[in-house]
Amino acid sequence: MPDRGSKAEDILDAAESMARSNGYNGFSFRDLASAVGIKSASVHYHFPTKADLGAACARRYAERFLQALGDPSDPETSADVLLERYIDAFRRALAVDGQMCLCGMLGAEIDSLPEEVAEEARRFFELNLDWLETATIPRGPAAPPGHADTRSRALGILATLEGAVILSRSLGELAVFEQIAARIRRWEGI
Amino acid sequence: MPDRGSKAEDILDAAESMARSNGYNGFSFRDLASAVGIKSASVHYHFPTKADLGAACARRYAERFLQALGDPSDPETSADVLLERYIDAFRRALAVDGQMCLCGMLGAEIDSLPEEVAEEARRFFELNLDWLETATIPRGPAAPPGHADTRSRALGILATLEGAVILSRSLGELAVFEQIAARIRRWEGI
DNA sequence: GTCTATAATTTGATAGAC
DNA sequence: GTCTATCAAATTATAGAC
Repeated sequence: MPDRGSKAEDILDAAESMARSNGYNGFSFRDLASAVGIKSASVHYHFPTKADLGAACARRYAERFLQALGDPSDPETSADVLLERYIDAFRRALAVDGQMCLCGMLGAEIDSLPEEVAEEARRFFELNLDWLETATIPRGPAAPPGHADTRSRALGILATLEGAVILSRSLGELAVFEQIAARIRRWEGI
Repeated sequence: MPDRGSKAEDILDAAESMARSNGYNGFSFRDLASAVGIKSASVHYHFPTKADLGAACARRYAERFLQALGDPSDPETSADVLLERYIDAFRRALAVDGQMCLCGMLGAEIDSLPEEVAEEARRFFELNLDWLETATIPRGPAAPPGHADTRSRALGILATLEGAVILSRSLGELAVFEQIAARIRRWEGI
């Protein structure tokens, strides 16, 4: 990962923003260059190909996303709080930036992505599912026996939140996301 | 809508397929032309601009989608059957074509779409929500009093299914969709 | 309706000077 | 590291012949 505040990071910032708004096929090296204040040839110095850039961008996004979620197996943190933290990660994408989850966008476009970029998008989803499975496992001294439903529950939460961002943005109503999030919470607390 | 079997319809077929795989920004008039066996200039004869084509394509998709769903207020059809029919509409997109729901894709890309195309995507979502709200209203002689939750339920179902298609395609596992669909069914039958 | 030809612009990418 | 200059290809779109 490039240094904080470096030009390479500026480029990744711009790429992330544009990919989250317009998709991987919706921005060019020249768009990035003018956003960062350099020429497109200089962008190629930092990232030889667009596939390199896309993969680096998705990898950084996934890293930060997971880092913001914290440790899902921390016994100090209840499953309810973890779920709320997870919902909040998607709410931020929508409310703060008004944009898609990067990997939700890449997931939709997956057929048209260079393999290296598609690979990072898949990895994002798998890491998210792992996190959710761990976070929603019954915990504490009085924990009931674990059940095989944990995986399908994780899939349901992830799919619903990705869809909620799309729907909320399309309809232009932030409240749509909140209504859907409220439903997820009501799926009960384990 | 163009005549069945006409060249304009062939173009719409190709455009729908490519947009559902690669997104609106992921195909060109030349791609379409070669798929249909004509030249790109001839595509412009049928659809002057790409925005015209995109809007027509999304409109036809929405029309067919809603038509396949049938009447959600038919008193002969139970809410369970209607929900199953709805899930099946998304399953078909995924299982038969291996592609996205067109409007799920357009919804993700909404920021970068020409206004006429974005408008059709929004309309698809609104029609779907209307259908779902009607389909999930309590019915029959012993119907309980309607509750205000119908809207949020419709949002939840639509978002979850759009997300399920993305996730299922990204992970390359059809079973992912089925697991999520099974969860929706278990949200109970009203 | 479909073609050839072409315009005007944009794209990802490279060579080489500084 | 960034630039100018440039390339080859692709893009949306139009003009005009058939």
